[in-house]
Amino acid sequence: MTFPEADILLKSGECAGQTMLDTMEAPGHSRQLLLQLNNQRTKGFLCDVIIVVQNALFRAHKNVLAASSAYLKSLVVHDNLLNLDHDMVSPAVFRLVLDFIYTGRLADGAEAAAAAAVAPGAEPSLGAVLAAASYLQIPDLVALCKKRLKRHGKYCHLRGGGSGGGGYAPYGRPGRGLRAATPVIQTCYSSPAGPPPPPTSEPPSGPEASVNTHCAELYASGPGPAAALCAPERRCSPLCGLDLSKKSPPGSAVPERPLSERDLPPRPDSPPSAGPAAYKEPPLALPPLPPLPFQKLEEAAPPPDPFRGSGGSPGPEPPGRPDGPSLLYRWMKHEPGLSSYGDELSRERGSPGERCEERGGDPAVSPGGPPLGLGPPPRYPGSLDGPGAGGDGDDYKSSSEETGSSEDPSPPGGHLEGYPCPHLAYGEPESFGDNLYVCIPCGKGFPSSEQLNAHVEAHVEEEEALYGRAEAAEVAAGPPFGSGADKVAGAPGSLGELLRPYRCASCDKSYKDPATLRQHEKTHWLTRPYPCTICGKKFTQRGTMTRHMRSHLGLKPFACDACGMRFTRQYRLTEHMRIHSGEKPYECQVCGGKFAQQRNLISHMKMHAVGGAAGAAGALAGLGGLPGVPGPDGKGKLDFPEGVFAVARLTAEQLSLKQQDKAAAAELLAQTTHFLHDPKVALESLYPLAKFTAELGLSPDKAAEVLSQGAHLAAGPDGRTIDRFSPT
DNA sequence: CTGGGGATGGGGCCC
DNA sequence: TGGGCCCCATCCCCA
Repeated sequence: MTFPEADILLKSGECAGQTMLDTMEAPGHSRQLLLQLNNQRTKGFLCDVIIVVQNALFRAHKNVLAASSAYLKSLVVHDNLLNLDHDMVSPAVFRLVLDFIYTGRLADGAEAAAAAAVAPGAEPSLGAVLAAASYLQIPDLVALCKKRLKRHGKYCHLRGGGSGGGGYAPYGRPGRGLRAATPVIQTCYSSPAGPPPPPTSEPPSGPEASVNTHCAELYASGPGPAAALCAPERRCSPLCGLDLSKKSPPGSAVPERPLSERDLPPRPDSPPSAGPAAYKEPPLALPPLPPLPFQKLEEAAPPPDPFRGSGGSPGPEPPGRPDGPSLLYRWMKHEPGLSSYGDELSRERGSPGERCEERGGDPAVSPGGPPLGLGPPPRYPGSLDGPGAGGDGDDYKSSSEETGSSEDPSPPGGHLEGYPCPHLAYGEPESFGDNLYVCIPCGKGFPSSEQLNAHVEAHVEEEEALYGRAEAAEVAAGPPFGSGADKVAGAPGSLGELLRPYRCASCDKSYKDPATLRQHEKTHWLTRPYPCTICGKKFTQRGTMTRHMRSHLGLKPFACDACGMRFTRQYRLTEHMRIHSGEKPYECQVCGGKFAQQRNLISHMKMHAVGGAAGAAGALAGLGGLPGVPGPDGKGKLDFPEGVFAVARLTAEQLSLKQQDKAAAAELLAQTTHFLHDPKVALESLYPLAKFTAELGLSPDKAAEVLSQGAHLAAGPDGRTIDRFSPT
């Protein structure tokens, strides 16, 4: 063996038992093979597994990992996406580990730090590497680390290993090392202009705290502004070729083979300190989440979160407001009958201390601010949670919903592991400062219940203006009979109630089963329990979050057989296939235009709606009072819901039927409005619908209102209900 | 340049 | 937990 590296390789790999090379074996074969594998890794070629370590992504080959680490071997068998416990191995440390796996070398600290694009002094300690190697069950790396530590007199017999290597001094001796080859979607400091975070003495959390992810840098694979945010010396590496950009060209960001659905949502059900033995599935949503300053935030930084600095103490128990409107503070209650937030978080994310620890990453967001666990409670100058931070507008229910992380405020002095999270059970509207009384519909906070009540009154007035005083008063009175189609279910003893007995106390929607109700109730929470570990975006449903993660990872499991285009969702593929089949099942009842996608028909219908009432009148002239027939020119314009309204008026005028059973009519209306999602069906349903409303004895205007609201109900979330328009 | 259609991505929400 | 569907936004192409 002429290559010292090869010697290490042979000692470190599973080929250690093959050191006796016979004359028939090429002496450099092992080394060349490993070099090729490493080269492929740097290019992302044939990489079939993604390893997520906190907020860094690594690509690698399953075979190589399995051949190097018993622990990784156990993981790659089942998953294409591994999520390593960030408490056990930080991104910087894993970079070194991965480099070792692929090269047999352990880079020296300083160079490794540079390679890892972390600040000098923040490089992972050899102890941390040792701990990670123990955790990952890489005996050769463990031995190598111990050897080096002994050489430097710093090895003191790690007992119970895997403690994060806190007992070791940082190993920062400069020297010959390896070129950083680890392909990783490199994380960098959040502040492009600010200095890197100060070095920390808390391995392995130090490197983690220092690699505060910048969402833009996650996409730093090109010369765009996002990449520009990465200072060159940071070496935000696009090496892996993983294009996480929003729009990845077909194939560019797709793994070599499609990843199955199950690859994405590992259950965060294992404690962070669990070693490999206890390790089940890596938590996807567990790592500390530094509030990630999106690029958009830097373009227009939102005002600081006024609530973050409110001390973060558990504070007084939030007012329960039992006398207030039911929609208020539901998110703060610890209702035994429901899945409390704290309980849910405990189930889904681990212990309360873990939750606090998760938020412990928050301070790092402050540019140049103190590292994890140091300094005052963080404010969020550039928090993605800040008002207006959501670049997509509807990404967040409201500013308060995102800023007011009722269950995840910062404990005073930062978040230390084990610090009790006092807000898990009750939450705290931290983003509202002293305005603890929050109106859920609009997200505004008020300092007193009186002011909140006054504000709610304003909502009532709005309701009155929209729907009439009686209805508004009914709405203001709250349950049991609220709004929407679900109100049908609210009628005591009605069919709807039997079908959908589980009612939301906040909005009166009702559901068939309690699980769906709980799921729905999350939409009323001011915070979202499922954050994306890559960008920090939060979601109300885990499935939405995992689906979102797919976009980050470029996972598109659904491929079109015709053109090879891939999609993240089955539904998209189904939609797409109509392009090839030429099927256009969606037809405009106004102009006869056909569309392959329903959404494009809806968009098209909006174009018709531009004509407004005049268009509706024209359409009605052509319709002759019957739905589904285009105007004389075939291009008549009919808008929704104005057109529905007008049609209903005509039909109601033409009908003079006696009143029918209220419940039966309500059921019919509910069924009909249920199908109004499709404008075509809506139109076809109008005639019988109006007929029956007239049978109820409604005035033409009232019948028209019913139908209009019915159509509106089907199209939007704020529809009224049948009972409200029932004969009085 | 503008408007409309085709097509896609992403999030919300219910089943 | 994932599927399905809805909505919105966006990009691209073309007349």
